[in-house]
Amino acid sequence: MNIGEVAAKSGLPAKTIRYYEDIGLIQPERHDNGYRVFRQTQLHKLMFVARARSLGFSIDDCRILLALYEDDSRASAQVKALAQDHLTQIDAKIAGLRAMRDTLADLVDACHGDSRPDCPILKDLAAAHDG
Amino acid sequence: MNIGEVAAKSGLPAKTIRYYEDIGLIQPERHDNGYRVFRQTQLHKLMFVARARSLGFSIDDCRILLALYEDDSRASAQVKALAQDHLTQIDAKIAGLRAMRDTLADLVDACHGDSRPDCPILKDLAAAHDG
DNA sequence: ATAGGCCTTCCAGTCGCTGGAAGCTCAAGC
DNA sequence: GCTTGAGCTTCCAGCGACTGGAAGGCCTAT
Repeated sequence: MNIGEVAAKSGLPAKTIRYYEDIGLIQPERHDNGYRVFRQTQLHKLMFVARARSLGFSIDDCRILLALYEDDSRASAQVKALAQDHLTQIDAKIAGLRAMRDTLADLVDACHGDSRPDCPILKDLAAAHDG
Repeated sequence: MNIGEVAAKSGLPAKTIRYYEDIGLIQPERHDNGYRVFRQTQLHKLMFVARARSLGFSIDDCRILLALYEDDSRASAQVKALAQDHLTQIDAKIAGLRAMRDTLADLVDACHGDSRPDCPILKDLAAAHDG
């Protein structure tokens, strides 16, 4: 398979696949003409990474997950610990965003949104905030 | 005020304040010795930006918000529209993260996390996923 | 022979900082 | 007056994960 076909099958842009090769996530072979050759296992890896990325895992996490996936003697506890850690980080991010969201929603609600300059949103931004 | 004092008062790292000058967010004057001089208005601007950033507004949004803040003839509708737009984006981000979180939580729950290699998390990553 | 679509590499840019190096200035202590 | 150390300056590089674009080679069909 050439990169275009793998891109179509994995849903990843060709650019991203080349980038993944650059950083050593995958190692496709080469045709005599310089074109990358992808075998089924490479495509499989790419799809694995694509899925992991869609769950928010970092590239470095993906590296580890791939290694664990290919290690028959892994302990599922290793995988779970990584995933649990990631889950905790996502939860923290959600909590942060929710706090933002709530404050912002209050401000938006309080703002008349008319032609007058008076605006609670700007007032909040201009007021001193501790922490 | 020198940059250190302003950093302490605004809670922003000195590096960040210099960066904000670089990109034209603020324009402090200079002492004869080259040191930046910050007046009260500059500090006020920095605190405004810090607050806006803490609510997730981009630097470009901050630029617009600052301009609106300084424009006595603004319409609050302009501010509200910007904030509403931002709020929508935050909501989208939260929704995305929640979807991730839920999938991930299910997988973590399903994984025994023991010394055996069998792992539903890796199984999910390795399976074909549409969309 | 030519057109176009695919592939290649390389460089630069995104966003919002952050770290570090090299060097100047200033205030305090001896 | 000299030293020390903190604080200031500039500039360059790097983070993460791509993404865009230019310049050029290759392949297939007409």
